[in-house]
This record gives sequence, structure tokens and C-alpha cells, in this order.
Amino acid sequence: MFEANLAPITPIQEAPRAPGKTAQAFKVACSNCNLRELCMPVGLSAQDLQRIDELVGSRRRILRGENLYRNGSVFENLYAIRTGFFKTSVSTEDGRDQVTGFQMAGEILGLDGIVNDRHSCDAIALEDAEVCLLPYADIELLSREVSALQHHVHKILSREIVRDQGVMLLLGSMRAEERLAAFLLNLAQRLAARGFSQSELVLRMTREEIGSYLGLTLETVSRTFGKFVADGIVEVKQRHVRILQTDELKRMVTASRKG
Amino acid sequence: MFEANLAPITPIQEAPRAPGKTAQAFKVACSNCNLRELCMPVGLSAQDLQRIDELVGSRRRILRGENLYRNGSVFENLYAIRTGFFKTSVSTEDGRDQVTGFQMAGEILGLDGIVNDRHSCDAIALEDAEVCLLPYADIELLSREVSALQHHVHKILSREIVRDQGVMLLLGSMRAEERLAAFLLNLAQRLAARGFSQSELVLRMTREEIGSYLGLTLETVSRTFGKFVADGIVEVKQRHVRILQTDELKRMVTASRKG
DNA sequence: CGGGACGTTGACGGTCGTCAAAATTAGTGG
DNA sequence: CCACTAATTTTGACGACCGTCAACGTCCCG
Repeated sequence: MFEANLAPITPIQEAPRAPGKTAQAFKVACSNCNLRELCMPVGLSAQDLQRIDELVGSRRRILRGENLYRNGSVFENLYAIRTGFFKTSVSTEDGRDQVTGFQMAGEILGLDGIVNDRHSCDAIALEDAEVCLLPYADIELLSREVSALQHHVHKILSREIVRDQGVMLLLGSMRAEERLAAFLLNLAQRLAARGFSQSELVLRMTREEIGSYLGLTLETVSRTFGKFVADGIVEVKQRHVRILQTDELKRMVTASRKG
Repeated sequence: MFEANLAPITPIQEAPRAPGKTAQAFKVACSNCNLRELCMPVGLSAQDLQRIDELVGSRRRILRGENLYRNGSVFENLYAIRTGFFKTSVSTEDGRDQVTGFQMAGEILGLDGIVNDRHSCDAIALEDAEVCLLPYADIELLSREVSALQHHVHKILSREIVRDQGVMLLLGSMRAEERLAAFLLNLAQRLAARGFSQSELVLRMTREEIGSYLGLTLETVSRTFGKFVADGIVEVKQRHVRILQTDELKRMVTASRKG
């Protein structure tokens, strides 16, 4: 509903790594990346692909709870998520804050920074993560020469705008049950597009973060989960959710309030 | 709060026109347009400016109530508003709908269409309007050569994303009074940036459209206006609004719910 | 094992949605 | 220019939904 449909790709495989050993500084290569179909334009020539390989500067690891960037910090890069899970949130001086999205592998972070050369929200890792740095100046340079990249950048920006419209629809016109149903369906769909189960998912965020995203309190989120369980629509064990009746969730989102 | 601050420019002057006479097909010239500072990159060379002049195809008049484009229609152009006032709204099959924004002179419409080659919302004129057509294919072509244009397009897209974040904050965490206060301040600020009065404004939209935008019912909007009037914060005569205490409106938006 | 973060559940009340009716304005055609 | 109808706005009464506050339970990690 909020994201464009993505063709399923092979599940993400993390290279096994000896415990305690620091991550090797792999040379980044989009051409080999199994997230390529999510991040990159399709139908590139081998030559263009290589130039984009060179564009991607390096990777950065972010630990759970750390900021990838902060509201007000200088904007220099876009970030492609390789592994891990993020939230973005905006806040006001007086402490009100609002989660504006949850981002997973293959999605792009940092688009908010372009307009003012500074970021306008916080991006925080909800689990240990790794991102590819995409220096914005290089993107502009290269997309002047590779029109497929140019168009792809425009699409990524436009997709975010369309996603935001969906969130506004949710926040402006849905009730608690509809919001949570839409949230679960959206997560499940995006995970499925990455090769994960369509019906089984692990929430990476707290009830409070879900509530902030959906414009609800954590108590309402908890109670609504409870109602779904009582109705046999989902099973919930802490952050593990199994969707039993996808169609019922869809019906809730689609059903008009007045009908 | 939602839009970047814009330097005030001279008020918009419509060329006087004999009644009943159809609008002349003016040759568009951005270089002479008094909205230039809103639409266009700054610091262009005369040569680049001329090339952008040529990019702008033609103008189109939209009558009040007509669609500039519809959800699902093919995306071909961006639109720069020359005169008039628009709303954009998304809707679901079941009839739920949500106003996602109100747009005025100097602002750009159509960004949602880039990602899927089709528009994902409706854009409807709230008063008779005139827009400049910006063929998207030409924008891509030219912005490969004029880097200032390229960057400007990115900024416009990014600005919309930041604006949307602000709307999410509003819808997700503010109460009725705070929402309406933020709405009025935002309108007043944007009008002031166009050379209009900061304190006196004419609403181009119904209470229902305001409500849809703010995630409220039209009754709540009406009642909240009534409360503002009773408190001496604004004067309201139908769609004419005079802001008497800007600082009080600001206080309402800034004040934490919990404080 | 203990402390803290997180989640659940209950009671209560406020905000705002719903329904209804009246008032005011805008729009249309004679 | 006026009458008539539709659209918009206002106002009231009522109650549902969900926020608030509080207490308790559970999980995780050092």
C-alpha cells in the first residue's frame, strides 16, 4: 500500500564471521550486491554499472541505538541500507516527536537533507546495521552522465513522496485497528519482497515506536494487538508476529469507515 | 514550519483583461516572471535562463473545481502554479480520502507522478488558476546539462519530503487546536512570502477540506475556529480570517502537550 | 539474580466524531 | 434584480474511541 511492489529477490545472506573479529573493510561492489534490484536502476550497461560501483564510497556500521544522522547535521551522503533496520523521526523543540518511517535493507536514507544541506530528521538504527555511503555530490555528477541513474534518483525521491501520502491517509482518516492492520501488511509485504516469509515477522521496534509512527499511544497499540489475537487474526509473542488471516487485515484497511 | 522560508517578493499582478475575452496565449518567459524566485534556481547565467525559458512549454488554464490531473492518469509534466490555488488529495477504492496539501502560486505540482509514470493523487483547482507546463522529459534532458537546474529539481523533491514530515508530525501528535493553529500560521507565512498580508487571509477551501487535511471533521474545524474567535485570537467572517495574535497561535503549536 | 526496559491490562475521562437541525451564503435561472 | 435551490457553515446533544494514569507482569542483559 505504501511502497511500490518489489519483485522478490533472494534472501539476504550475511557472510559468516568469526565472533569478536571486526568486520573486514570489503570493497563495495554494487554489481555483486544481492540488493541491487532494490537500490539500483535496471538495464544498466556493464560500463555504467562499474561507474556506479565507483560512486559508492564505503560502508559504515551502525550499532543498535546509534544515529546514522541527526536533525540539523550537515548533509553529505545518501545511505543505502545493506543490513539492519532503521527508524526516522522528526521532533520539535518542546519534545514532541513523531516517527516518520521504518527502513530496511535496500531502502535509501537521507533524502530529507538535500533541500537545506542539513538533515531535518533523525535516523536511528533499531538493530546493528550496515549502510553504503553514496556521496551526494558524486550522485549529482554521475547522474548528469548516466541518465538511468538520474531517472532512478528522481524515482526514489518521488516514491518517498508517494509513501508519505499513504502515511498521511493513514494518520488522517484511519482508526486504530485500521492503522495497525495497514502497518502489519506493509511490513509483511516489504519483507516478502526481500525473500522473507509473508506471514511471519519480527518487529524491530517497540510498541511505543509503532505508536508514534501510527499516531497512537503504546497502550492502544498493545490493546489492538490483543484484539487481533483474540479475533484469531494474528499470533503475537512479544515481537514475533504471525499473520493468520491476511485477507482479514486487508479487509480492515479497505473497509470504509462509513460503510 | 512546513515550508522553507521564502524571501518576500513583489505581489502577483494579473494583467488586466477585458471581461469575456479569452486569455491570450502568452509566450511564457520565466526570465520575466515575477514568481521566478520561487520556481527557479538562483544565480543562473543569462544563457541558462534562456534555455529554461524554452523548456517551459505552455500555460494551461484550470477552472475552479477542475482537475489538473487525476489519480491514475499518465504523468508527463510537472506544473508550476502561476496563479490560483490547488488542493491535492489521495483516495482509496472505498471512498476514504485525504487532502495531502494546498498549493499556491510559485509551487510545483505533479512530483508524485515520477515514480510510476502515473499520478497517484488528484490535483484540483480551488479557484480559477493558471499553470506553466514543464515537460518532464525536457527537465531530465536539460538538468543533465545545467547543474543548477538539476540541483533545483532535487531540492524541490526533497522540500516536499520535508514538508510531508511536518504534516505527519501534525497528524500524529497534535490536537485539534494545535493543528488549526499550525495550519493558519503556515498559510499566513506562505502568503506573506508572496507579498500578501501576514495577518489577513482568505481561505480558498471549505471547512471540510481543511478538516480532511488536518485529520478532523468539518464540525471540529468550525468549532475550533469558534473557540479562537471567542479567545480573541482571530476574527473569522466566513472564509476571511484576520489573525490578531500570531504569537498566541505560535505558542499553541510549540507548547508541548505534556507541559 | 537483580535491575531496568518493555509490554500488558484495567479504570476513567476528555477529545473529538457522529447525527441532526437550523442558519447563512453562494449559485442559478427566470 | 430577485426567487429559489444547493452548498456551506454553525451549533447542539450524545457517546465512542482512544489517551492518561496506574499497577503489574515479562523479558533481557549484565
